[in-house]
Amino acid sequence: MFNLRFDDTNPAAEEEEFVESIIDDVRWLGADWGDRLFFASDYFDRLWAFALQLVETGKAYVCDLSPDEIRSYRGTLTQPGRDSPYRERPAKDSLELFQRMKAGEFPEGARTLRAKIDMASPNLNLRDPVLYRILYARHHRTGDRWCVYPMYDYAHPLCDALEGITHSLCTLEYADHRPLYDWVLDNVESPALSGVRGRPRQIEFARLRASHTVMSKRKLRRLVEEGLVDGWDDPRMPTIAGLRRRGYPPEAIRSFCEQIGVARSDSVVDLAFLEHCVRQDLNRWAPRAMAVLRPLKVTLANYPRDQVEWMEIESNPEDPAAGTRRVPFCGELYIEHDDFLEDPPGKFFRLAPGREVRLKGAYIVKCEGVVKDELTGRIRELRCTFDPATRSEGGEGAGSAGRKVKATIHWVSARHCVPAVVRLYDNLFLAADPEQAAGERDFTANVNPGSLEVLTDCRLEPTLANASPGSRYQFLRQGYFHADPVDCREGRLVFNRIVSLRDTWARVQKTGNAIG
RNA sequence: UGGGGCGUAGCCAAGCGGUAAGGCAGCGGCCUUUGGAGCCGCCAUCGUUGGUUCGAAUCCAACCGCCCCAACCA
Repeated sequence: MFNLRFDDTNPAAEEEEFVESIIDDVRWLGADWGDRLFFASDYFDRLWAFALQLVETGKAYVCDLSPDEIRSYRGTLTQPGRDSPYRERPAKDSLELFQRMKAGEFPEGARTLRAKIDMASPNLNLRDPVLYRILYARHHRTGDRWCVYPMYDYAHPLCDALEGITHSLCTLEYADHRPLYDWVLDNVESPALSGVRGRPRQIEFARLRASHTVMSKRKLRRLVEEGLVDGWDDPRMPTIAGLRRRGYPPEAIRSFCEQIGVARSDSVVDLAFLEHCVRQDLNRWAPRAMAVLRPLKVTLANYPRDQVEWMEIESNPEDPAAGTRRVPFCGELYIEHDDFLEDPPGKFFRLAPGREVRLKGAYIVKCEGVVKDELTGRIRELRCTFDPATRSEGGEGAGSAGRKVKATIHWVSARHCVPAVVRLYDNLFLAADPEQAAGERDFTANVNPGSLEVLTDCRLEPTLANASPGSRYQFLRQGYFHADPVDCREGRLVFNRIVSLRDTWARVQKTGNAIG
């Protein structure tokens, strides 16, 4: 059980624009915080009262040093800091000044409330950290009610305690702040803070990082602002909104998180593992369909001119309960352009002049001729024949006519297919570590120029004609695809490739084993 | 040069004194009407060095490497 809380202690920060989408995304991921949605700003009154108490007990003081002065008084990593000249200000004076800070009597930055801890501490966070600062900014929840705002380090432990939090989990960079977290709890006295579950404890873990992408808000913002992506929910973005738009199922993301574990060592998870989790999930339930992304026309010379057969094909071989669908077949088809090679290398099993392949769920066909564009020499069409004795009759071994073909390829009926736009996504960055490989230039130089390829002439089997936005399919032999929730609608189908299928042929080609 | 953290295979990660789980990636094979899925097999002496112990990835010491900290950010 957990609470969802926004630590909106800084009104200047633009958090506001993110609150709604964070709530939406976290809920989509499957998190359930019941009705326990909180904001640090919910506690501003109580935090103020606790601060008053710290001043009264001499544990905090109002300091008149400017930001620059505070910095120079703080010392360095190796040298201790010096006490502020206002450190020994009488509690009574601090109290009055603190009230006047709240009343808006001083300009922004003129004074702060500081904890009186130890200016010589080797932990810089303990060198009299600022607890409150003056900020004349409108807060998205409290409006203009306040002009003094608590710092995160002060507010966080108190909010945790007030909520009865037992484990306050955060990332490693806060480990140095833990002594301050504990100091605040140790020095504020209140019945409201003595929860039955005991006091909260901060526990740090490494943050999640993945290869071939960037995770920091600062860097993601640059991608958005420099137009390198189309927004925070661009399907290439590692944001929840991006993964969601791309089509990653929340279950797959959760499975990924469970499997990589949580530890304290800095780590970078290979993006391939996330993809594995996505495939693993989708393979189980995503309905199969045939989609030709780069069409190559095929005519079957011996197929009755006006005949149409409706082939019954399983919706998901992984799940017989998913049933079957009926797909129209006729003498004019489209197949994938990549599934034909005029001069195939040794390990190419697909169609080639004089060769046979099986059309998934239909017949074995043989390539008898190639029609080329007279001017460009480009292949325009394939002339094939089909063998009527090889019709797939719902099942393995059926219609084989005693033959074995090396490949089965997907197809669509040219007379029945529906057009679609398909967006092929690839890693946003070419390098596993975008930052490091950038060399002289910054990480943006590593953006993969091929991270998005839009195919506008795709043909889908007609069962996909009314695919609803947000639905996911496996396009046979190609990958998993998501009907884009924003751009896809009836009459204008748009699919995002979530992840490709494992492609051993592509791997063979890459390693050069294909020749010979 | 101060403080905090971390170092187990290319990448994650178990292990907590009794002789290195699991996953991803990779490689080899089987199977297959998705070159998908599935199945089988291969793939580490635990940063280094020394010590304690019958026995150490696990305990101790020193060293090496990497990450974080000097916002009135979170």
